[in-house]
Amino acid sequence: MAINDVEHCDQHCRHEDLIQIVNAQMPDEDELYDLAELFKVFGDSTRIRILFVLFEAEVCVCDIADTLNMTQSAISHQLKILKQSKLVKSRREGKSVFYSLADGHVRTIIAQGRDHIEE
Amino acid sequence: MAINDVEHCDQHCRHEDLIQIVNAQMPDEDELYDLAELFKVFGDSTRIRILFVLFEAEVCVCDIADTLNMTQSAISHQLKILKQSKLVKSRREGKSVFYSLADGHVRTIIAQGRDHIEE
DNA sequence: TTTTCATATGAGCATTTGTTCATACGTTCA
DNA sequence: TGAACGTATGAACAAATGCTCATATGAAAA
Repeated sequence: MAINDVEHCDQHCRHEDLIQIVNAQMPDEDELYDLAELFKVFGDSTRIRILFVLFEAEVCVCDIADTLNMTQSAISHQLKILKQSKLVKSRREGKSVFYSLADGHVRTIIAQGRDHIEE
Repeated sequence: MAINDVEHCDQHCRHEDLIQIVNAQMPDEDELYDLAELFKVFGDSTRIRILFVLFEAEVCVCDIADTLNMTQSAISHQLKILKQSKLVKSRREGKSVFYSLADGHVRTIIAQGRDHIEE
């Protein structure tokens, strides 16, 4: 059987059109993967809490840990993920490392999310 | 030891201020949980692909499955999650069930995500 | 009523994920 | 140099997640 063989939904559907239209608009696999990875980062309440801390100030790791009442290790692991996604950036100052938001998309995305759940 | 005892970061930090400021702005636990749950839904490329299909039209389940070349069961499971998050809505027409986007937040959030990764 | 088609759903399994624990790395100060 | 502090990281384990398979539900046609 060919890949796109259609076995179901004989009546109501417009496969040929739809598949072509969708494929024309669908981002490529890499972008879809990156998109999912990005939202996965927002999909954990510890990381969201970290972002809310960084909404207020540039903060060092142990202060984030103290503020959220979590271990330094747990916070550090999550900061690494946030940094890999370019949602936060860091700056070393002596023994401490200060983290801050990387750009405005973070606030916008969180704000849109809050908008959605307030309904 | 009390919950908020501070053991680290003696020099650079402004715990008292920070903790109070952050707590004033931090959403309550329920909202943080809901926020994370919402973004978790966006954090899977199958569900994102489904949303891109629904960007184009109101579509029945088997058409989504055909378009994305996945099983009806897999799509149905994911549609349930999308519906629970109120990102999509459904309408039965005879034997078929047609799904569509629930509101504009979906497009906005996806658009912001794409903005972010294009850098 | 009995098939047939479209969709929904529970169980099972493999994979992913977040935290903890131990420890390594990097910097400052004595 | 060595000790102390702040941070990073790998391994391990429990919990969550996405797909498959089998089957149930709902609606239309025979």
